[in-house]
Amino acid sequence: MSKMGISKTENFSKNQNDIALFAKVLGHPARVAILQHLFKINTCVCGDLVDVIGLAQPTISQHLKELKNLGLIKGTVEGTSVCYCINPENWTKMKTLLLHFLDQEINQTECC
Amino acid sequence: MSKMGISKTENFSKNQNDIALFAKVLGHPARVAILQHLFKINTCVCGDLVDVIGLAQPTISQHLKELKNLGLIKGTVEGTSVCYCINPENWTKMKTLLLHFLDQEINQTECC
DNA sequence: AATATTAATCGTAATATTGCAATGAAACAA
DNA sequence: TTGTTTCATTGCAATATTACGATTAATATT
Repeated sequence: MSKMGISKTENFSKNQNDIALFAKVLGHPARVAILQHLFKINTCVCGDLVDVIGLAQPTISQHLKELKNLGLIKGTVEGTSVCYCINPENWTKMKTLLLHFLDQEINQTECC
Repeated sequence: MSKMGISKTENFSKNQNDIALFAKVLGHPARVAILQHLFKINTCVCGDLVDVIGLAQPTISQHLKELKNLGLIKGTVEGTSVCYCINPENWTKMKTLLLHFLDQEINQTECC
């Protein structure tokens, strides 16, 4: 019956859930590092990342899957390897969403 | 001996870990909603939030604690209630860090 | 065909997160 | 002092996340 441990997403707006989803996927240093590496070299295969990041191949593969599920990266098969890169459209979407959230006006009148 | 389930933060740079830490705390819609509410009304007590967010008081209190631990909000006791508000300095720090990450140049040359 | 390479998937272990009921602590009100 | 209000803390249950060894699937190479 109980659903503890689950986020009560139904309590929140689509905007709030979207922000949280994108933030969540950025909430692990390995995924941050993967994205930075993809930006840096602009084309990539999983094997490179295993060397660069220093985690086991299944772990990297799992992180890549999460990034792919949110649409931040896309991968195309090239022989036995897969070429991953940033998905510009969705990256821009995320950027817009997060920038808008981060740019909220801080009211400087006395508070606490 | 094993430490599975733990992020291997030692594999990553301070920058990458910091980005991940801030993103992680934004990675829950309740915390996003709390921050948005604080921006909106600029001064707040926990009780308000319980009504606004629709989660139990201990749950809200826990989310507030995480936001406080990262320095994004600060709270001052006022009688029996606590006044929480945005911590402008750290919010700006986070904003700078995340903006820089989000603003990476997308190389539009053919990739995959 | 047989072998090698690459990455995904499966299975499992360990830790983290989310949520709330119950309780506690501190200040206020009567 | 005795209650009341407000928020923090504790304890616990359920789910999620992280990580990796073993295996699988698909393509290349020999």
